[in-house]
Amino acid sequence: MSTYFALVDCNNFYASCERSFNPKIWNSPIVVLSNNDGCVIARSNEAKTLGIGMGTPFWEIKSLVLKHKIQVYSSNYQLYGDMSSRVMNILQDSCMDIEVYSIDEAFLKLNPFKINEDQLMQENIILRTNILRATGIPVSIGIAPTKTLAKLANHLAKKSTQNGVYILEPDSDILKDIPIEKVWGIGKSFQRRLAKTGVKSVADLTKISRQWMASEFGVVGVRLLKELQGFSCYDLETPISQRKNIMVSRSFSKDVFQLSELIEGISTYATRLGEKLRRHNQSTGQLTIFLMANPFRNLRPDQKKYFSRTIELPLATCATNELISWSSKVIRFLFEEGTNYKKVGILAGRLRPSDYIQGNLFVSLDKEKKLKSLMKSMDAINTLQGRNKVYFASCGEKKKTKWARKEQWCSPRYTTRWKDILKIKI
DNA sequence: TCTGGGGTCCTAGGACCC
DNA sequence: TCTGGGGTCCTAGGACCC
Repeated sequence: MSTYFALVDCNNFYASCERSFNPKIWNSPIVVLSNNDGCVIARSNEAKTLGIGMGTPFWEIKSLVLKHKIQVYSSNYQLYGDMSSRVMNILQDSCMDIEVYSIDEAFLKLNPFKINEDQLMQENIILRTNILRATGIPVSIGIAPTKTLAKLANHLAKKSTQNGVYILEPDSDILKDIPIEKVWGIGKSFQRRLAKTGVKSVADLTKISRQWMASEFGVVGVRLLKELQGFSCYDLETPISQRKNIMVSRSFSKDVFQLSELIEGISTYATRLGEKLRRHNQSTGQLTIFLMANPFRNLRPDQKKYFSRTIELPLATCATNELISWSSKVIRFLFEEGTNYKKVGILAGRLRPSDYIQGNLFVSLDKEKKLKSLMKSMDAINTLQGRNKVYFASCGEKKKTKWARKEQWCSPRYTTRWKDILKIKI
C-alpha cells in the first residue's frame, strides 16, 4: 500500500459533548447555538431529521423546539475544548503523524508499509470504539490516498456505514454518486461555475483537463483536481507553523449608530485581543479594524457594507491600552454618520514573540517595560477574581452586560470548573 | 424583534525600485 | 515626440474552511 491519510471527525461534536454528560438527553433532538444565541451551529441527528439546517436563526425554529421538545444549548467552549483535547490525545497515542485540523477533526498519516486493507479497517474500527468508550464521543473515520479524498471518505463513513469507517480509492464507482459540493474546497461559487459546464458529480470533475482547471480556477483548482485523482498535494501540516493573525469580532444584538458606542465596543474587543496575545506570548505589529453595516437592512445601492483600515504600529505591542488607543483612532476615522453598524472587529497581524521586540528610534522602551508589568498585574487580578474585575474606562461603564455575549442555555463546565463537576446520586 | 466567530490562501492591481 | 522590462512588496477583496 502507498501512503494513506485518515480523517477522524467527531459526529455532531458540540451536541455529542452535551450528551456525553447528560444521559437524559441521549435520545432527544439537540441544537447548540452560536454566540449571542443567534443561530444553530450544531445539531444531533434527531434535530437534523426535523429539517433544522446549519446556521438557521434560532427565532425561526422556536415553534419546532416546543413541539418536539428539542434540547437547546448555548455554546460551552470550555467544555468542547476540553473534550476535544481528550479525543486528540487518544489519536496521538495511536499515530505519530497527526495534524489537529480543527476542534473536532484530525488527519492521521498511516504507515504505508504496515498493513493490508482488511487490517486497516479492523484497526480503525477498534480506534473508534476506544474513543467512544473513553469520551462518549462517536467519530467517523475516512481513509484515502489524499486529504481531499479522505474528507470524502469521511462523508461516506457517516452516511453509509454501520461501523463508521470507510476506505475510498480514487477509481471507485461511488464517485459517480457524490455531488461536487461535498468536496472539500468547493463552495457555492465554485459549484455554480462548474455546474454551468455540466460538471455535477465528483466522477465528472475528475475527468476534466488540468489546463482548463488552471485557466478557470487557478492553482487552487488544479490542486483540488489532482487530489481527487489520487495525487497528493497537501501533506500534514505540523503545529510548528504559527498562526498568522488573531482576531476578535462580534455582532451587536441591536444596530449601533453612535460613535461613542462603537468606541466602547472596539475597546472591549481590544481588551480581549490583548488577553489573547499575552496568553500566546505574542505581540502585534499591525492592526486591521473593520466595521460592518447590517446586511439585512435595505442599504442604498451606493452604500458600503464593509469599512476597514490597516495600520502599522511603530512598536509591536500586546498592551491593552495601546491596542485601545490605536483602534479607537481608526474607528473615528472610519465612522460615518447614519450607518446601521452591526459588527465591529479587530485583527492583529505581523505577530511575533513578545520577548523579541524590534526597537524603534523614536519610541522609548522604558515605557514598554512599565506597560508589561501593568498588564501582568491586570491579567493576574482578572484571572483570580474573574474577567473584567479591572478594565479600561473606554470600554464603558455598563460593559459587563452590554458587550458580554448572551448565553441563556449554557450547560455546566463539567470538566474545567470544580463547582460544575458532575455529581452522581446513588 | 431576533441572522456567529475565527481562521487560511490566492489574486489583482498599485506603488515603488533598478 | 518618443517613454522598457523585470522585479518586490503591499493591500483589498474574494473564495474557502470549521
